[in-house]
Amino acid sequence: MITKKAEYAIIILAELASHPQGEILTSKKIAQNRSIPVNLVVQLLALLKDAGWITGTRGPTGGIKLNIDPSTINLREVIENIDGKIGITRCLFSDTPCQDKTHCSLRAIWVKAQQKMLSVLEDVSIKNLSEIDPSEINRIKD
Amino acid sequence: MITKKAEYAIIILAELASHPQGEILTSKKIAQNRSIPVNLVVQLLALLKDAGWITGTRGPTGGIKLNIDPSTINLREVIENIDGKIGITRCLFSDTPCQDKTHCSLRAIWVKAQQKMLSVLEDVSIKNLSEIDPSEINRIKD
DNA sequence: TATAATATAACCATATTGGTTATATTATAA
DNA sequence: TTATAATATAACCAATATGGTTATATTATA
Repeated sequence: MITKKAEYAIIILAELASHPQGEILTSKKIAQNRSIPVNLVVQLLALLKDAGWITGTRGPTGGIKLNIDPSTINLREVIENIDGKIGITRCLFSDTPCQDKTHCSLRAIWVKAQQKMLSVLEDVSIKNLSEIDPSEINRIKD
Repeated sequence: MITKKAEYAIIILAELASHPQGEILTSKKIAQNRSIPVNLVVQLLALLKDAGWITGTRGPTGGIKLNIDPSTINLREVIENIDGKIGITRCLFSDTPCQDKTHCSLRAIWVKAQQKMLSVLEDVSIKNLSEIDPSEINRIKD
């Protein structure tokens, strides 16, 4: 399952992207605006920083700033950055080849189902998300 | 995540479907043929029975027999029978409405991504699976 | 009547998840 | 120069889910 932490990370990036480019936000403010536990925000920001997506400056007047164009980050990337490799089934994490025919066919179906899912997530960027309006949701590629 | 138990259940049904119609198999035999712990097979058979998909007869010469046409059971049904409701995100399990705009848009994306995934699983029946050859996997609807 | 089978329920170790706590480091403003 | 407000890092923890085991009852045939 895609974890809540991954979801939070997406929301955090969307929050940053929803402000004028280069604007600095404190973790506390992000947490307040999006109702996420501050400690979790801090924890997640560390990972987003490692990915090179944000920059933090310390001290008073410090804060977090988006480091790259939010239209170049898609949801799949963010999820994988937080949760690691995505797999809808345990089978998709193992490298050992399948034993029997049916089982092996099943794996191919898992792969296909997962690809369909990931394709949707890849088609949505953080910028998309920060702009999208719930009433417009049908515009998402079908 | 789709659990290993759900995967096992699918494999068990495919094993039953791969034998001549109405043929009886023992749980032990199923477990042996598919390398699944016997106790797990027994546990899962109970759920498949509740779903009405199989019938068990007790005593020596007893065993398990497919109760319905395997072309009418799809993978999504089996998974939901074992794991319960499917959700790629915690968000999709909650009924409470979203608080903020971005978060709510996100939910719509989860829904869409999951629908794509489920659509693949719905398009594969137990019969399909028991017949399919790994080398033919590309025939799966694209 | 022994036995081979299904049926049912309780249990358990391990891993994951969502979140907390604690502490260190930095840089500004007074 | 020093208090303070911010990021940075790491360890920890309770609750739940997962994959599997154990134990016991029930049934029907040989």
